[in-house]
Amino acid sequence: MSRKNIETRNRILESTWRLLETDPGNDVRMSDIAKEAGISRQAVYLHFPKRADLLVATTRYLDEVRDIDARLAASRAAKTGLERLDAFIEAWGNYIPEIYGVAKALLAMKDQDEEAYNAWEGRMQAVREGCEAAINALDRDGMLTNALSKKEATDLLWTMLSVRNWEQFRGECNWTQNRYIDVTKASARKVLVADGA
Amino acid sequence: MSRKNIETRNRILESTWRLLETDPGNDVRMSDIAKEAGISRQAVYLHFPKRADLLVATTRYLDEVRDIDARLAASRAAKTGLERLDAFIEAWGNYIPEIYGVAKALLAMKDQDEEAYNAWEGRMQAVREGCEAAINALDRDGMLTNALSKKEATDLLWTMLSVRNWEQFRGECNWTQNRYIDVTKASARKVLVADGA
DNA sequence: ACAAAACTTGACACCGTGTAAAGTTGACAC
DNA sequence: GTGTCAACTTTACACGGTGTCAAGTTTTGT
Repeated sequence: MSRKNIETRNRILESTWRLLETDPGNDVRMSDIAKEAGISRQAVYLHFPKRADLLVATTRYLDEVRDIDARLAASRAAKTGLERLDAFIEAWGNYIPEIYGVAKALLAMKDQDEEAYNAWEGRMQAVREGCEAAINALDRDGMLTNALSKKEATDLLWTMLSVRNWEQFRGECNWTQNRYIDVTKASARKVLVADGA
Repeated sequence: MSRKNIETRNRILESTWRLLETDPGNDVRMSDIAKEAGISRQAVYLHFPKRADLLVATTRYLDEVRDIDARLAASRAAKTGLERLDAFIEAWGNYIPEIYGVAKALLAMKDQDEEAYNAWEGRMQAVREGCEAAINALDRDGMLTNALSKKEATDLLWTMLSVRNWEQFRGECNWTQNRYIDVTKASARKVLVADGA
């Protein structure tokens, strides 16, 4: 029966997720997770040698369950560059709240742990590629502003769509999720699309 | 003399600053700071009971030395709303790199320490007020877009000018400081200023 | 020369991560 | 039913960093 009982492993991942969702941040200890999963702290270490491993695995687990790949890929189906830009912002922007708890924990670790750093960087790189694709589509339509290089435009969109910005709008500024999406879409257009288009 | 020798206190603050500047982040320990200042670790605790206190004090010290108040105030002298927007972005945007090391350390603590949280929040509130003033100036000139409420416009500018965004542009994206300022100015105008203006 | 303030020294409690080792439990093998 | 193997438990401990404590030493003001 597949070593290291996969059921237990999943229970750990689910527990981690649940705890991080209700208390995003860094206050979730290994022992809390063990308790939540109904096993001993050491059993957690049996499956995930380091805290960073667990966070990384939880992220991947979440991505799988929520099928982020499919959702981002869907945005590529849009015909025009503008549609594609909107679709991408909507897909990613609506995904952020679903992963925020885990993302925040990973984000907090990335300065201390090499593996966490790489995992986060990898995720962000994937988002960047989505941004790049949207920018390319805009450019193909002749809609990209000439005030920015394609790389700069990608960087800009990528930064606009950062988890931190979402956090600030939703948290500090008390925006609704819908407003966040709408304003981000509008801002992206204003910043990235050529004037006379 | 003045209790708790002010010279020592300043040496601690300077050392903290120096260390955080060369190694922004959370890897600067109380013992490192003591060593850098040439005193015992306990002497540091004599002046600053908690690590958070020290970081907060360092921030204030830096603000004082660099005279951020004067620099932000200067941006209020601008006549038109547009000039004011530019001046504010320039003042704050060029201040960020000077405080980045300390800011990052404070930012990392704010989720764990109440005092650090308040200190950071206070600073950010000051920046927000600057944003608000710029938005008000724009509005007075009839230049503010009608797609956003004044609060939303303030939130948006505030978020654009976040330390995290600066970090991303300068760090991950390898933009120059000048490019960061220029693009931010241009983006702010596109997003905040009414179309036909 | 005395006293108080500033600083040093060394020890220790606390917390969370991670490691180590011996013991328990249950499934399956034959 | 006995043996075995993997998963899990229990207990204990090392480590690193923060923060505390108390006793001792140096510096400074008067």
